[in-house]
Parts: sequence; C-alpha cells; structure tokens
Amino acid sequence: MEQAAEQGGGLVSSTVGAITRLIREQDLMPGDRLPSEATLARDLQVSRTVVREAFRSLAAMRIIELSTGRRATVAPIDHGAMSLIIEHGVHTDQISIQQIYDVRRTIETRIVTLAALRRTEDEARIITDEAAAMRASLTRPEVLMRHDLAFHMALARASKNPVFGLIVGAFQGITSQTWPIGWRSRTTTEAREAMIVNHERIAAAIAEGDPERAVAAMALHFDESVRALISAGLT
Amino acid sequence: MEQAAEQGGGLVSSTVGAITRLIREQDLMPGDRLPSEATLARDLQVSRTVVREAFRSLAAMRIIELSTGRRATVAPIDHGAMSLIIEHGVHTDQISIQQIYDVRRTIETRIVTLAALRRTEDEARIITDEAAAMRASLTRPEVLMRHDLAFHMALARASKNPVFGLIVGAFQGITSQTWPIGWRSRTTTEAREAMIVNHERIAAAIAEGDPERAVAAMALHFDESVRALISAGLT
DNA sequence: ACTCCAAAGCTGTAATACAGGTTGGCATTC
DNA sequence: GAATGCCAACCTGTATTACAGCTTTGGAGT
Repeated sequence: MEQAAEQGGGLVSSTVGAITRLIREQDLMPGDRLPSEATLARDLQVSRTVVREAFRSLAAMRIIELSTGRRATVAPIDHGAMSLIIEHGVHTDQISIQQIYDVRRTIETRIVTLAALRRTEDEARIITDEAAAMRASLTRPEVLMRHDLAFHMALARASKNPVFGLIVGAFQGITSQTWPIGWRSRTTTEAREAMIVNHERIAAAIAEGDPERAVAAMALHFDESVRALISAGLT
Repeated sequence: MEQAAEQGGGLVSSTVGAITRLIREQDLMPGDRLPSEATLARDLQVSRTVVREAFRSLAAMRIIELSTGRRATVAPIDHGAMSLIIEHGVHTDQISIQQIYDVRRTIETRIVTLAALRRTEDEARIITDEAAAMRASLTRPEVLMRHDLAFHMALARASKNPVFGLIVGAFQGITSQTWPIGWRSRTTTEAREAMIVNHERIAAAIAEGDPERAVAAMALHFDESVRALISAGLT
C-alpha cells in the first residue's frame, strides 16, 4: 500500500519507500539505529538533501525519531501524528466534534468491556486514582482536564490492545481543544458533580471487574458529555 | 524567530507549527494554496531548506499536498498516513493482526448499524454491487481482494461519519498484506463460498435497512475471518 | 473576446560549508 | 583492573547557491 505513496514520482517518495523497506528487511525494532544520512545518500545514489527530506517524512509519522548529532532510530508507535491529522480534519470542517464523539463512544464502550475483564490490580488503581484526582481538582480546569485525558488513556491501556490506545490518543489533541467548551457549559455545581461521578462509576466498575456496569457507566458519561457540548452550541 | 511551545527546539518543528497556525488563522480549506517556499522562508526568517523540510513533514501526514512547479495546497483528509503508521506498528511487532481484527470488529459493527439506518439508495446499490463483484471474481484473488476492501470502505462511507472511513482506511494497508494469507487458508469451495455469502448477507441487510441483521451478519463475517487467519497460523 | 506563447515564478534535486551535538576510544588516574 | 575525563571523528541542523523542469500568468497578436 505504500507503493501508492512512493509512486509519487519524486526521489524523496521512493527514498521513503527504500528506507521503509530497509527497516522491514533488516527487521529493525524500536530503538534500533538507522544508517547515517551520508551513508544512505551514497547507497541510494541520491543527495543528502533527499535523504533528509525522506527522514523528515518518516519522522512526521513517528516511524523514526530524529535528534541532533545522533543517528535516526526506529520509533515506538505513537499517536502524535494521528492527533495532528484529526485536528486538521476538524479545523478544515471535514470532521465535526459530534462525529468524533460518536466514534469515541463506540471505541470506549468496547474498551471498558475489555478493561473490566483484563485490567491488572495496578491498572485498576491508576484508573481509580485518576478519577479521584479529577474530584480533587474541581477548581482547576486545566488540571482536571489533564486527569480526564489520563483517565481515558489508562482505560485504553488496560484493554491490552495498543490499537485502542492509538485511537484514543489520536482524539486527545482535538479533545483538549474542545474540552474547555464543554466544561464552561456545565455551569451548576450539580452538572460538574455529575461529570465527576460518571468517571468514578466507570472506575468502580472496572475495579470490580464488571463489564456490564462499566459499559452502562461509560454510556452515561458520553450522554452527559455530548449534552454538555450541544448546550454549548457546538455543531 | 519564534520559539513555538510546540515541539522540540528545532527550527523545522517550529516552522511546521507556524504553517499549521497559518492554515488555521487564515481558515484555509482543502484545495486552497499556501504561500511559496521562498515567501515563507522570508516571512519566517529561515532558509528555504527549513521550509521544505517542514512542508515534507506536513505532506507526510497528508495535511498539505505538494507537486512540482505548483504551490502547496491544503489537503482533504486521507487515511494514507495512518495506514503507514499502522503498518509500522505491525511490522515492528508492536501490534498483532488479531488486535487489528478486534478493533475492526468493534468499528465495523457500529458502521453497519449506522449504514443500515443512513445509507442512500445509491450507497446500498454500490455495496450490493461490490459483494456481487466479489462472487464474480472467485478465481482471481487480487481482484477479489480489491472488491473486499472496496466493500468495507463503501460501508464506512454509508455510515456518514468520515472518521469511520478514516479508521477503516487506516487498516487497509496492513489488511491487504495479510488478506492473501487468510484466503489461502480457505482451501475448500465451501469455505470460500461462506466468505462470499457473509458479504452478501451484510449487503442485503444494509439494503433492507435492518441494523440488527446487519450487525449479526458482520459478526459472522468476523468470526469466520478470524478463524481463517488463526487456522493459517497467524498469532 | 480569444488563442497562443514566452517570461516569470515555483518546486525538485544537488553540492558545499560550517556550527554544534554525540559517541567511542584512548590516556590518565585511583 | 576499573573508573574517569578528555579529545577526535562522526553526525545532524541550517544556510546558501545553482540549475533543470514544470506551471501559471500576462501580454501580443488576431
């Protein structure tokens, strides 16, 4: 499928393909070092300029990591690039916030089912702690938001499927930009309390290993969140 | 020289940030043209080299499109970059094929529900046609696979939520690499027939606007597919 | 108005230069 | 022999110049 991408006709595109192939053929794992720019330029018969631009492309997708003076290394999977792609889609009106929430609901409903069944004791504690930290930071929205995001990432991790983490992470960029809107629309103490309670309920269900209750609590959470966003006049 | 709080200290990273900000602030939409490399280099006080590498980064994520002689343009959302990210995760053993299928099942189960409710007549016809095309190409695996992939993309489109299309598309790169394995493991006529029938059942349920039957058919489809991959010895 | 073409503008690639960070090995010391 | 400190080689980040080839633009001619 990267054949299509590297067919662009440019030297850079085909160099990206060559480097990708090199990673696969040599079975390089995250952390392994790639050849230097000069070496690749010589081996592939292109200028260092071309190799550098190819490296930048791969680094943008977090397939490799670059840092000054050091060789490029193969990167661990990371949702940073996906996050930017989603943000771009939203900012150019190709994706709405509601559509993001529809997908999140689908994904996270499945996540809590798996998390309830597979979470370790440690993970259950982390999830519970994040919910508690949310309650403790009711007066500091930025801190509260950070714990909210961390809560959902912890759930994804407990599902034991890294792809869920990737997708949840991909939405965090845009979510962190819209979260304050939802928060400000919760004007009453009750509304804010309800949001916290939903998270605590989810955490409790995960801790008890009860998938049905976890799903039900997550559904309530999304109902409440979407209601908050709509009442703020979002799409 | 602006030191954006964005990424690591590099000039390229902050230039990427500056260009992204420019797209947002000027509210550029897909197809709109960006300033030339030389203009940006002058405005941002960096060399053309830096601007080019920033452009490459954004192009890798399909946030902008580059082509010779022409100005860079803002790009429509596209799953190409995500596809490469997923492939990288699988090739470096950070993601397993089974995990991909778990996520696909979750996503596509939701997709068929929405598709059954929201599909237009045209979309219903396209979906049915792709299923028919699959049956018609039983002896040509490459063609059959193409229609299989197109079938699932058509379902995603009918869900009327572009994010589902993005995710399904993100999996197509790696799917097209593993599909032949599953196909070869279906050695009997019955097994191959069963696979086609599952697709036809899904198409029929969508055409009739019956979400429950569509979900049930999709579940059968995934049960059968995963069984085929496991019998082929895949993780 | 319309067509066609040449000039101007733009991107793709190469080559060179140098500053500053990193690495590995060597010498020194304990 | 092990730990430490230091230096030279290597590597990446950025700037600059040059030129080929493609695209767009604006004007000349009809």
